[in-house]
Amino acid sequence: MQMKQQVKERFNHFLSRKHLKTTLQRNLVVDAMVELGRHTHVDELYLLLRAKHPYIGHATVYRSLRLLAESGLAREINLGDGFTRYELARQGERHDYLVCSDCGTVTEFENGAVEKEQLRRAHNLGFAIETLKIELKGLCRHCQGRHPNAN
Amino acid sequence: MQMKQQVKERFNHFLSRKHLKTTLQRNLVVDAMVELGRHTHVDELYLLLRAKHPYIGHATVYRSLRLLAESGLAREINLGDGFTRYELARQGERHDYLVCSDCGTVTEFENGAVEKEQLRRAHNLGFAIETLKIELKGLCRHCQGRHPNAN
DNA sequence: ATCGATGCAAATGTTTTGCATCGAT
DNA sequence: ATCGATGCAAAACATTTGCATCGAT
Repeated sequence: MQMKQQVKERFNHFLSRKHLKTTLQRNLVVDAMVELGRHTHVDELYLLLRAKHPYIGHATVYRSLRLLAESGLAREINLGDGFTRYELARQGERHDYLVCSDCGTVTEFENGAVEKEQLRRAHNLGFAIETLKIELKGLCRHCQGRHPNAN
Repeated sequence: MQMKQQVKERFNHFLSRKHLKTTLQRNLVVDAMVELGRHTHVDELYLLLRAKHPYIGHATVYRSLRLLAESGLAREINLGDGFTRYELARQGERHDYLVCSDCGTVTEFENGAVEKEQLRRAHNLGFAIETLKIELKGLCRHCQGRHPNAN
């Protein structure tokens, strides 16, 4: 996959521009993010890396992801559930989440038309929009089955 | 001010509907929120209350604010800076927010058509939606002026 | 050789919880 | 009288930081 190389290259370019060092660990973090191809908790990524590289540290993953976000290649996602997620900033600007209030699973979905309309309205109110997040909370298909009559 | 009474009344109604108790502390929290009239950190509110009522506890403020949010009279704001803010939900049933990433001000706006469309799509994915939140982050008109060339 | 990066553990800061007591119903 | 609510301190939690060592430049 050449996308991995491309992202890694851009990250390394960012690093040297800032007089920071290209390290094995930083590359491992970028690789893992590209391979995952979806948003993830910091800790999830840490465990994933840990499995293959026992000596990588928790702090390093945190530090690398923050750098990756600073470089603009990833972004921080905050769903208000206590921990930070990161996601590669791909082509598009999708931020639509379905969060299951029972099992916590996050499903992404897309609705470009809706987003455009929201952006237009925000603009009319004088806002310079940076990010757009649409968050729906409810029970996913699986958890609906398990709790037929919750509440 | 009669708005304070109105909010307090609605909150108490919510409490009794849930078979929860109306207490001095819960009323103090609501009062403080109405008086402040703006979003605030939990801890800021705690210190404010503490000044007049030395025996109110940290945990109680957290617990009361969460209840207030559950009742729909307030909402949680998460700017990703490590602590939670709360704000009274003025018009009640709005779910679209413009959050200024600089000053934290929250502006509500409405877009019923968009919401309906989102709910429909979520339903198609098998989700039983409980809450819907559309959050746009960016610079409000005021903060745009103050930082002409940020970054 | 320099000086930033790492891993670990300890520290931090916010939010939650256990528990004995208090107080609204 | 019951049983939820409170205050406190301790716990839990994700995240950050200090420091000795490692490694990219």
